[in-house]
Amino acid sequence: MNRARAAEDVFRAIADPTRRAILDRLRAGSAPVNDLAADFAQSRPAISKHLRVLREARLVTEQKVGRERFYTLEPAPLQRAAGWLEGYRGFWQHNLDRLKRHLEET
Amino acid sequence: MNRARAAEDVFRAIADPTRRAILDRLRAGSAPVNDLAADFAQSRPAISKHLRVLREARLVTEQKVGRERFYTLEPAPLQRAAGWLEGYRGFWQHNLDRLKRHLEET
DNA sequence: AATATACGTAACCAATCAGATACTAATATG
DNA sequence: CATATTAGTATCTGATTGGTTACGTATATT
Repeated sequence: MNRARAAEDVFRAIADPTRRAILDRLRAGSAPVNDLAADFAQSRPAISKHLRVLREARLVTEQKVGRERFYTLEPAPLQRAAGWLEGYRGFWQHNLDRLKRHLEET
Repeated sequence: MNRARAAEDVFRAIADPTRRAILDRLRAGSAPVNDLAADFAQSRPAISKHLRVLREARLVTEQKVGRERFYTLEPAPLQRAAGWLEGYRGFWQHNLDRLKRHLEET
């Protein structure tokens, strides 16, 4: 995977727990960087960097309002990840069924 | 996230495209390491390392048969990731609906 | 105009990652 | 029993990550 592709890879973006927490936070509504940073034990620049990764993966957008920058959740790219996982749904369903049947037989 | 937790983090495991490809490959059925490695441009030890990460995330299991080791897909942990994504489904659905309505109005 | 605030970026650092090659242990085969 | 095959591990390397502090720039406030 080349650098450009890697940067916008949604799987890479959601691999980090802090970034997932930021996305979760944004489900409650858009927020400026300081508000977001306040929710975490990390420095503001650290959050800024996470936001850049999310931005590059197109999972958030930025709106400048005065001197603040509001970040908004843009969950569409998550569909790619969900789509990939979808291919496994039947599989784990099957495994669970198998387990259930096994338990009922004993 | 501490080291132990990180090791078994399914999000981390599926962040790497090679590891996702290995999982995809295993959907066709269990396979010994050499067979898996043959599908990739990387060295066998590299694949071995990926398999270890997948094993630690409990996404695959290993069965020793003679001098081979068969790896089997164990997709249950993917449910954790799917569950997290599920929380966003309504969200992107909503966004798509909004787009559709917008297009129909023009 | 001077100061305070919001936020991105640069520079740096330690830890982790993903790959390679070299080696070892276990098992199968001639 | 000697040799070949399978696969994990050790070690090394360069790149990437996730964090920090210091700084610059744009906007708001006094």
